[in-house]
Amino acid sequence: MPRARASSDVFNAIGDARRRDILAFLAPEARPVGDIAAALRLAQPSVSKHLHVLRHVGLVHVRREGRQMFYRTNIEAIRPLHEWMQTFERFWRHQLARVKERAEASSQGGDTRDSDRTNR
Amino acid sequence: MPRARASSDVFNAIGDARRRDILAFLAPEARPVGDIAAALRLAQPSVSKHLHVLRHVGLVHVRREGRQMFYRTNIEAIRPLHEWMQTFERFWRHQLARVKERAEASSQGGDTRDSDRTNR
DNA sequence: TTGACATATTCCCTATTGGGAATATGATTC
DNA sequence: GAATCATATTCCCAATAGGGAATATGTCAA
Repeated sequence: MPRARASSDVFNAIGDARRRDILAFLAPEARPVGDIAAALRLAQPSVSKHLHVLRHVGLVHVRREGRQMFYRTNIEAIRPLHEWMQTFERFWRHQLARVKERAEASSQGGDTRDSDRTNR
Repeated sequence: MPRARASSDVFNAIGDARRRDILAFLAPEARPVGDIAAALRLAQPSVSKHLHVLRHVGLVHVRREGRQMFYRTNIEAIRPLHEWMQTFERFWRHQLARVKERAEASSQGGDTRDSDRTNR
């Protein structure tokens, strides 16, 4: 079986960096397609295709105004992602606590060496 | 240009549902590959391939113990995702507030009709 | 060393991607 | 109606993904 479609769910839809850019751009207020293309320096067909994917998973809403289509990010749709991340909250805190401990311990010695991935 | 590789970053790596299952399974404690395959009912080669992707983006750590390889979720690595989501926090709250308002308003009327989202 | 066990890698396969260019649909104005 | 602006869709293309099956690598036990 090939990879899941980008438009299959939110997890796959946000895999593309351009789509994340678009979501950020459309978060504050609705914008027409042309504005997105201009702001992000993308070709119009490309933007339309990305919007198609985003709309399919509910990450954007559309509203027509004359010949323009105003898109707007629908934050509510990232809830599955938010909830998925929350399942890790406990472990997240544990690890953060350990990182903090080591940081404080090493600040005593003055050695600022970081990023050894070895744990345990 | 084709789609970005699954192993290119965290955003793409978590696109696969099986990999998310694996991450959840490995969050509490390290486990050998065989355990993962058995618990999630996946073929061993499949698990190894998924682990390869996860390790490449830093989402898991490995430790050898005899002939077994113990994998463990590295929550720290989802930080980029966490930070990306935080950029939407403001708007998230705005929308939540609106949703709440409407919920309270409609609870007066008593109609409990909810919208069906298209998530999985 | 040989054999059994645990994991990793390779090969074959089909579906999907996202970009560019061209074209189609839709809406507005003259 | 015709011309024009805004957006959507289609076609062509190279590059994966991920499953299954087979095989390779690595480690321990006798």
